[in-house]
Amino acid sequence: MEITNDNNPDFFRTQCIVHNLKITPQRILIYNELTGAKNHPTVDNIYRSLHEKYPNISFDTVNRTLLTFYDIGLVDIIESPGSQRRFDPNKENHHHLHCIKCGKIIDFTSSELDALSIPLEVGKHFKVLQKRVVINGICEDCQKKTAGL
Amino acid sequence: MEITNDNNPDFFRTQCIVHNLKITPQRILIYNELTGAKNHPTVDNIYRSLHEKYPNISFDTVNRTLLTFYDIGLVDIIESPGSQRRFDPNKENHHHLHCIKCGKIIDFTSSELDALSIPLEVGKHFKVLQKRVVINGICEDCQKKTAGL
DNA sequence: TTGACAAATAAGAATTATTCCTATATAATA
DNA sequence: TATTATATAGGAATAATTCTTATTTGTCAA
Repeated sequence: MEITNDNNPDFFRTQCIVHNLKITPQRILIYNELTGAKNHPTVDNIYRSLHEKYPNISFDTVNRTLLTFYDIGLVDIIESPGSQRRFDPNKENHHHLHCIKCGKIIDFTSSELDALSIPLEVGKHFKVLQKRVVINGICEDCQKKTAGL
Repeated sequence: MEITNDNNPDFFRTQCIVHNLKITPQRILIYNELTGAKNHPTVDNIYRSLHEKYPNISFDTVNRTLLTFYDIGLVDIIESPGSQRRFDPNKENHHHLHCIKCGKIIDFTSSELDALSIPLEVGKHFKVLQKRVVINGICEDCQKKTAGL
């Protein structure tokens, strides 16, 4: 049976235990904040939201914790033309559109793309945890803006 | 006829002209350095290589120029868990394996993946310039390292 | 070919982002 | 509940990126 995030409220706890991570209040807060977030938040985004409610939490803890989550495959770090890291809870399959003009990153889903098969040769040498299609291009808004030129 | 980089030594010049960019010696150097580079260089990588041969070139020029190239779709900025931006000349189709343990990014090719079709709905709203499959996981070396635990 | 001008550059300063340091606190375990 | 390895807060340090300004240079039109 495959373990998934869905329908498993203890998914986070299980992952911590499996990876020998202590279940701290900070980690729970950060995990919840991230999974509740839209739009691929930066460390600072997560830190600010949490800091409003819990003024004692430190930036370093948020940063370190997010990197730890990445290390154990709990969240994703996404392609980011901006200068800040952006995180993505990888709970559901989705793909990314990247506007090279405004930097926007748009999620989209496609069962067809979800089903794409990884070349056998890759699977032999690399343990695949997650796969995604990343598309670079120009979003609708930016196309309209340049249309006048 | 589709314009491609291959078999067209004036590709770079053409792109500059199309986008109203002046063809400066610095831009030529940076473009050549990037397209000749392996392994997804950072700004600093490119700057250092060039600075050895041309001590007058400035870091800012390298950085600004690479971002300009990205703006016009001439190069790619890739998914990078590290804290530095990493660039990739997008001249040929290829896909990425990302080791979440050591941060390595490995290129691989697959004509099957090159041929994947973008959902119609996406194409309607987004001008697709480039597409790529990004796979997160654990590389062979890192698998061996953890095997002993 | 030259002159005018918009655009690009170098250099370094400023800002922003990330990571490190260390004393204290806390979760997990026996 | 005592122990211990791990995690945290806070701030300092470092690293990465962007901005500012004076100067230079490519391009275009005469």
